[in-house]
Amino acid sequence: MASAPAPAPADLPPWLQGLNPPQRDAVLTTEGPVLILAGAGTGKTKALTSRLAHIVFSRLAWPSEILAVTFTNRAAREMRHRMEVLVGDLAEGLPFLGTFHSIAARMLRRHAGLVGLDSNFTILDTDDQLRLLKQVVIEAGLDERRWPAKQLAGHIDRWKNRGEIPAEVPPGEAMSFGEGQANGAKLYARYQERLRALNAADFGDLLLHMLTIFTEAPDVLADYQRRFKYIMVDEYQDTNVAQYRWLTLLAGARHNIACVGDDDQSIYSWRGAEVANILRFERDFPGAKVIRLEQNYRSTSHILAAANGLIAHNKGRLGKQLFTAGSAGEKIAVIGVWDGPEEARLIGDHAERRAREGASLNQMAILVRAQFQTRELEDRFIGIGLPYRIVGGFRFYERAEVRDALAYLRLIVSPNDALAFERIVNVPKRGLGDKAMAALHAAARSMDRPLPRAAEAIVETPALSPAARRSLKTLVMDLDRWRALAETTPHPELARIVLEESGYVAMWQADKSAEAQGRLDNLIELTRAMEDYPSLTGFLEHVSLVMDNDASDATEKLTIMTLHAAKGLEFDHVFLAGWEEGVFPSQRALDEGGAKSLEEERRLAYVGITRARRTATITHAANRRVYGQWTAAIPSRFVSELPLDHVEVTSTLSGGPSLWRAALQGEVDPFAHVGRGTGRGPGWERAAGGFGAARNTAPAIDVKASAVSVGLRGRADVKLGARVFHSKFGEGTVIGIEGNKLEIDFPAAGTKRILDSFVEVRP
DNA sequence: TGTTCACGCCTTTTT
DNA sequence: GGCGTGAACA
Repeated sequence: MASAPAPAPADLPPWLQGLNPPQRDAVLTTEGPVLILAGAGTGKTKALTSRLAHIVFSRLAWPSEILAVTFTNRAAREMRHRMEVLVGDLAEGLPFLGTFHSIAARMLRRHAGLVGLDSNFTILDTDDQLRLLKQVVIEAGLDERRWPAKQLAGHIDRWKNRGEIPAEVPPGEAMSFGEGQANGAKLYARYQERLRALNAADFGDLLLHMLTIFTEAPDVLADYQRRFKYIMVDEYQDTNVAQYRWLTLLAGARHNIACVGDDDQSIYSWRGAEVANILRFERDFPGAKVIRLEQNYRSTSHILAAANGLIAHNKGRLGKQLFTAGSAGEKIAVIGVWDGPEEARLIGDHAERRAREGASLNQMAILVRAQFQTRELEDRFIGIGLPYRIVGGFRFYERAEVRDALAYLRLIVSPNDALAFERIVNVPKRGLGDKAMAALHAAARSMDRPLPRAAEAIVETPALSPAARRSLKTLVMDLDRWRALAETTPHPELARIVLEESGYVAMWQADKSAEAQGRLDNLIELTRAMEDYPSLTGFLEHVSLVMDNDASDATEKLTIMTLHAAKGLEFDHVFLAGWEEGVFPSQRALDEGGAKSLEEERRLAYVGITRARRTATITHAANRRVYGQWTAAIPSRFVSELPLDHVEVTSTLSGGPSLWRAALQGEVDPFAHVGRGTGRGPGWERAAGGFGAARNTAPAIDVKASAVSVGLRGRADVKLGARVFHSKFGEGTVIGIEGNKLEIDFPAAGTKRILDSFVEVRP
């Protein structure tokens, strides 16, 4: 195919127009395994979509015979949209274009019986998962303060990401949570049993169960292998082990798999992603064709060169050298400011200036490392009336009122949904508190019925107080009535009726707090969103898997989002805020992950810079408030790793701390300094809770190794027996150390406490 | 059963 | 600095 003479551009179908030779190669190579190594801004999504269009249009396969997987719903949506533009109705459906999770969920519904679930199983979100795990931890007789459910959730997540069922958990890891027989693996097994009993699956299960099914029911696997003539994967560097196994099993003997990825943009290892998957592609699929896309069409050459120079500090890369034929543009601006509010002010000013010069706010973005950074920006933009949108963060479908409403609806669709029932049984207050719930749980156990079913039965017995019985009976009857109503009423209308009749709306109307009105608005928005779906079941399925609702509106807005959320996007003007040691790279990455996670942070920086088409502005503040404490900061090491030729460094500081300025200019090594904070007089060194960087004093930077985390900036060396001071308990002695936590005896206060902050240590 | 208050935790990143 | 949780109290 590649050897065919290239037709004149006018004869080319739309999906082959405007492609450079490697891109065209990627589109036209339709047989055998293909790995497309594509750098940032090289048009990899374009190449992949064009390939899809080519296959469909050339009738190499029907749309239903193509599996096209993305990580985010946004990417799937985009690809579908582009397909519609390219091949119109031919792209209709593409039933297997979606995220890993959504496709796995659809498959699992079909074969749920093979893993002991009904096809209408509920998909738990993080919140449900956590509540269930908490129950499991408590039932196992563990102290949930010492063994937080959240931590167990983390372990289980990791195991599921690796495709490990409880029996496959490595013994060493099993013991890293819990004690004796109540260890991590045992609790994991118990949790899986509970899920099955509840007819529920969590996110990780969607893939894990499919792996189990593929292994135990080879005919099911063979069926899918026959069906999928082509498999395409976007962002392959982000696949975790479970996803990788799922893909390789499906690719089966055909090996007709095309993966697009960029090892330099691998930023999800914390979610179980293994860059190794992309590195071993050629071994997994012998004869694989590797196509490199290296021409960047997005950014100016200054921006690209700066990004290239930064990422070159990483070792263990597949190595690409991106180039552009574009103009030089402006150098990357690096601006140092005094503190967080000033940073927000500066970015706001710059954005407004660009807007006055004719740039669209829609084409500007502020990219931050962590959500907490958005707050100061928001404060400022509200103040000056600059329209902005925050992507991510508190998600619509995770808001309490939305989840409550959804629980009511779930209960109508699935009368056995115990978790939904528990959530709303006393919301609004119905006088069904702990005592009533304990009785209900006991009844459910003895009757061996799901909680909501037990509730139906218990209202006829004397197990509850008369008041509670009446109240519960009303709820049970209401639910029955709503279920009947669901047969005849359009679902958005049904939702409105349910929220009204249950007293839920009234509850918020009676609430005088500031956010009550917002919550009511959210409920209205929820019922409105339901109109976009054909049925209640369809809507609920959508909600559990598609957690983003990009409310698109017409007004131009500046976007604020995390670097992670920005992957795959591009903007004319990008502001990269908070480039300070401890913020970016994050303290956690520095403390825990060693060189490996520092490299991931650097890739994140690379992703950030390469989002920019025309200008990139990096800012860093000398002082930042963390947990309400002022903390001194030095510029991120990534700043100094940018090649000087492509960077313009300025500082708005005039009388700032001399060490900080010197560090910024590279005259001193800030890490060589051990700081003194605003401790409690002579002899006391501030060891935790931040250094309280008072103006006109040198910032305190203590990077000595060891036990106690000191705010966001460093650590202090604490040993057993160390004398400490606590603002409330007075003087004390360290009698135990575990990780970042100190056990401290405060004789004066007559108490022992486990603390990890707000302690001062005498060196 | 509901309300208040104090403590401690939080700030990575997401399907 | 803000929020959720859990213990103590009404």
